Amino acid sequence: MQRRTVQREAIQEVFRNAGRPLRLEDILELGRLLVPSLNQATVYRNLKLLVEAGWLEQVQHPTLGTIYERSGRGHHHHFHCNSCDRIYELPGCALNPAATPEGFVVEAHEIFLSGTCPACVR
Amino acid sequence: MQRRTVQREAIQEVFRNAGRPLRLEDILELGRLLVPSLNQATVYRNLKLLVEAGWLEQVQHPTLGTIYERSGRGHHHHFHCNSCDRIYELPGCALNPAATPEGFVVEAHEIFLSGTCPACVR
DNA sequence: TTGCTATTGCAAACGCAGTCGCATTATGCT
DNA sequence: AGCATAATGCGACTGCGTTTGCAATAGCAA
Repeated sequence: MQRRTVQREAIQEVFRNAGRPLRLEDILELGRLLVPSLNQATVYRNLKLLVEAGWLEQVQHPTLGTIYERSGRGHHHHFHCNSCDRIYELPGCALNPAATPEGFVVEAHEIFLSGTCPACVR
Repeated sequence: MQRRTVQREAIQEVFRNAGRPLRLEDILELGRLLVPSLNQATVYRNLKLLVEAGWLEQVQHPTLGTIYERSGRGHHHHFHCNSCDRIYELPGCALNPAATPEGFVVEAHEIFLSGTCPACVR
């Protein structure tokens, strides 16, 4: 039987508060504000559980590695701010289907943007 | 002084013949058809040289890891065929700038497509 | 409250991409 | 042809993200 633990609750709370995709290090840092003893292995174990439960999704970022985000958020892409290093979820799709190649059957796509976020621009 | 070696020539020939981005394992496999003794460390060393010389460029693919391609090919994106596992270069850009987010300053972008390539569809 | 056991924290171990040390090979200048 | 040394092949090694074994801790049903 699966038990409720303060560690897993803290990890979920971190995602609810952040409202953006997170890397392991982000989760660990923010989670430790809630549960100071929080351990890396525990985070990995719970991320796995939450992904299996469908509560989180894993995304492979080309330069940032594995990132985690809440599932069920609809089609979107990702923006990485080079200044504050945060990852944002950009709702909607910036793919131009007309510019898609002739003869290739596109089954999936990922778009990764980077630059400066509104908070850092201002 | 830098010397010409059959190994480096073979690696360059592999790229000229392939006409598409390659992973380390591809380069090693195709290169060994030309120079059977070709070693992984040698390939890494020469890839580094060729990148520094501006003859090759490194791209980080979210799921395939590091891929190498000839430089100076203009703006383009990448397609990965799930069937034959090859990577293709798609000339042009499929990013819709109109759909780009409000308030974010986009400095760079990468688009990765996957599906079935023309050779595998037919 | 007790007892069972899922979960934790910790450290050791893992797999993998990429690098390095070194003896050997081979390029190219003289 | 001879020589200096750049480059290779090999295996050992690194670094990093992730996983695992295990003793200690803590949920939760009875």
